[in-house]
Amino acid sequence: MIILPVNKKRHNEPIPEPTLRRIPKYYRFLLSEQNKDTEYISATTIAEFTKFKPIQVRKDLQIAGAVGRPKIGYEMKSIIKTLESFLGYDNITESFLVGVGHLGTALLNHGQFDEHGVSIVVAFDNNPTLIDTTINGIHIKDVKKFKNLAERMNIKVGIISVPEEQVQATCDMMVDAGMKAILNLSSTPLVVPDDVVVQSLNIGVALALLIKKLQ
Amino acid sequence: MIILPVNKKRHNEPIPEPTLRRIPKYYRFLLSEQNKDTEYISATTIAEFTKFKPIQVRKDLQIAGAVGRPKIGYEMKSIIKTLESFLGYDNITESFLVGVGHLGTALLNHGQFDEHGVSIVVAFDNNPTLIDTTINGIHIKDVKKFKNLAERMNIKVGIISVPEEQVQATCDMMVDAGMKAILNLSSTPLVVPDDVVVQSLNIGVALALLIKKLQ
DNA sequence: TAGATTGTTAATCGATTAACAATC
DNA sequence: TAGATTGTTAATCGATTAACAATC
Repeated sequence: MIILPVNKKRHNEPIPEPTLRRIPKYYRFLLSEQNKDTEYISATTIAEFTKFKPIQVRKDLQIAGAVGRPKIGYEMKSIIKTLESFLGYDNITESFLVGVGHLGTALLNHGQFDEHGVSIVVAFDNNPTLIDTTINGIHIKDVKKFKNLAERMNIKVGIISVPEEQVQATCDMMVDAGMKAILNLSSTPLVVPDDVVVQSLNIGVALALLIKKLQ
Repeated sequence: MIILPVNKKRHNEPIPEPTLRRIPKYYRFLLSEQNKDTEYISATTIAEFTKFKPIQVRKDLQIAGAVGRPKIGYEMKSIIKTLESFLGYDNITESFLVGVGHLGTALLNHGQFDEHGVSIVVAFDNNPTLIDTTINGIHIKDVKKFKNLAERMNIKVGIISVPEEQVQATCDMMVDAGMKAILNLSSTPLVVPDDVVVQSLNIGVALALLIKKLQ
């Protein structure tokens, strides 16, 4: 019988959504502490700065597979590595972006998604002025070439930053080209087959939530 | 003794976060159905398209204060109005934006936040080329004038779309100018006093979550 | 050793789901 | 009337929190 190492949980049980949303916050905080050469950090400290409760931080860290030492805390370097690998930041997935307007351009210039385990390898647009130019080292190609390239490069992740009225059509095109995960930056709700995962990021909705919290 | 109308819940009990995140999705779907002149819609139908369960939709709608009719469903017009007012989309809050780069420009051009109850009334930057120009009818002013204007116009909501390294400084400036709600579009975690609400919208994190879901 | 912190088990809390009565 | 759907009450499930033992 094979004895599994360290954290079995991670491989079997589903990870609670709330945990999944909190862990990137711990991670960000740890990165910002990293240079202050504190060798160990306690759940209490993490909790204080991220405004969660110590016990919750401990639970979450456990789910992520982090191991600490009583009285000492968690080793800085090791906990960062653990969270990185838990979040998949150490394993880069390639993606395609469609729509090089202001938002698309902002994303291409940002170029720090590598930190989050994703890289935009090619961008697409239908504007002839943009086609065959480059932003931040990323080539912009005719959207007509999307499917062909996606299949050749075996890309499964698409980012949509086109105007609202083209969003669903772009999505359909992506699905047809074999995308299995789509990031939707518009406020149009996407209709996709069941085997395609969608993540929507809607600034308007975020603003509305912010204001609701304010009241 | 005064008898309260319709939905007491809404005024007393806190609204579950998950509910708050689902309701905008129902709302979007309803808008898209609106023109198909269906006069009534059932929770089952909403559930089908938004991929939630009928019972959950009913519960959420109840929390939002919607009232339906057995066998018939919810009246289209009235349910849209109810959700609109629940989400605060019918009551516009004014906000200031700082940072007119590609992302900021995208936000100013988007200009559909009104739908979500927020309007950007003035934008700020420190780039002399941009100052005193206009995007989509919104004036861009010197960021030095932020505090003064914020106080005069009694603005409490700020949107940060500056480069990562200026994010915390911008945030501090906003807090000093009296902002009580801040939308952070960077991946830098903000440090704010307890009475300031922050909503972070991080595209990198969203991408990472998407990919985690994919696996 | 005493104090602090992790890790674990149990208790609590809240959200989701199920069951069913009320109603059109 | 029969069937469908809401609204409500109860049961279940899962996440958060508390308590405490283990450990450095």
